[in-house]
Amino acid sequence: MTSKEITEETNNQGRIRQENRKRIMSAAEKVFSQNGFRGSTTASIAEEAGLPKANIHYYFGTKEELYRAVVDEIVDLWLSSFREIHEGDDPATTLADYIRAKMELSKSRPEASRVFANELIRGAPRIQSYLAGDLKKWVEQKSAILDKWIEQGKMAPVDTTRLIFHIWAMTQTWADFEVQWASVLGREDNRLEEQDFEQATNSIITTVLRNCGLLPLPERRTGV
Amino acid sequence: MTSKEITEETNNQGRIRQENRKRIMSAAEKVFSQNGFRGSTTASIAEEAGLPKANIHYYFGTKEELYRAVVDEIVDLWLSSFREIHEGDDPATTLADYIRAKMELSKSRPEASRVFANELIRGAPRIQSYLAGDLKKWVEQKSAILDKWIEQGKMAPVDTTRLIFHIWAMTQTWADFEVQWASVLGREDNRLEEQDFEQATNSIITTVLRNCGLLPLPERRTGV
DNA sequence: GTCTATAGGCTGATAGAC
DNA sequence: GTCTATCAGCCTATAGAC
Repeated sequence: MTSKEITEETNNQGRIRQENRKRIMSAAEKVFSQNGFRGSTTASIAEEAGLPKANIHYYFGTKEELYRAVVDEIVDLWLSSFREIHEGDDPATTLADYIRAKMELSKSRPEASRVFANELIRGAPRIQSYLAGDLKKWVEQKSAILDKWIEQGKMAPVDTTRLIFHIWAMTQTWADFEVQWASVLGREDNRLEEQDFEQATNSIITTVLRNCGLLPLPERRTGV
Repeated sequence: MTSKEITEETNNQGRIRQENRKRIMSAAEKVFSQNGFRGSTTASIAEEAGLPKANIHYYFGTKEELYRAVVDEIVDLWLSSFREIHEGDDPATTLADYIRAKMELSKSRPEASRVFANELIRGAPRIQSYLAGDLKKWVEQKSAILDKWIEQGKMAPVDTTRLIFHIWAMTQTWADFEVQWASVLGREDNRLEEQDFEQATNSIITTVLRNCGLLPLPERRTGV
């Protein structure tokens, strides 16, 4: 952040600028999530934001620049949501809390998740450095801690890297593919309900904890 | 299929038509998977197919019609890949085989998976009837069989509907978000390798079978 | 059936009045 | 800072020669 931007934030002009940028980015996130980068038009973003099209270009210059601002914000959100975990933590509590945090994001920011998913499906041309940089490091650090827990006998031996990947897959699917699950479950308006997220969260936590030997083996019913 | 189409298939003209349609649809699947419907241009599809743009419209009329043909083919592929399961089958074998079949699709037809994912992210405007129809019925039938197995004590009690959803999430993520996993794993060209799919398949099978009480509880190592 | 040329409409971006 | 008017380029789709 430059000193000029800091100065702007402290006066009124800077505040208006910040608010307008935020308003446009919020509209852009919605439109981009539904149509992808190339499929979205600046006109539809302007309409969603309730502003003339020229204002979009006044604040962001190009469509590409606006898109990058939206994606960057999402990447920040993703990274900041990664709760710190430490060697001394309890495995079951830590894993369950992390799954709950990811599901909370899927519920509260589904459009952000879809923008990110869109970018990945297209081969991630704009976030390659994030994937191979910050994200790769994060996975390596966290799986190292999980491996320590396994060494210490605090949880059963599992493939910790795939464990993390599959937690992401199971939690993000409830945002990215909401319409599929809502349709199959027969929900009205093809939207998931509060209880659907709760039930999914419990199912994922149970699956992961059993996988790690942190829940007792479920007993089978007596056969008929 | 009309009788006219059947007649055409039997003569030379019909064969050429079929081959050209297939060639265009294959190119379209690739382009649509990377750019979505609105982001894809008929020009780029024509170039990918090695044909003049006008031929696309000669065979499919409109871009929308071509897209629907591609999506319909994928829906058929998805449904036909759903292996039949019966009440008398062995749970562990059946679940493992199903996961292997889904992973085989993720490996062999990643672009088809991405076209489908794109459609879901956008709210599935064109496959709503499939989701709420054939797919919903399929899930209900299969989860009913899994519930029978639970009743019979052949596997532990689990939320069978979410079990199916999460199997899809874990298997399809390896096609849809390949670039993310390949980047985090540090693979060259951001493409997954044969062994990555094998390792992922094993991880998913282990996770699901442990969840269903079909694998012994993993033993922890002796604590330090 | 194939392909070039082009119509007609939409898109990103900007100029310039206020 | 805001907004209308508009340009230049790209897009889908088609006409019409071969």
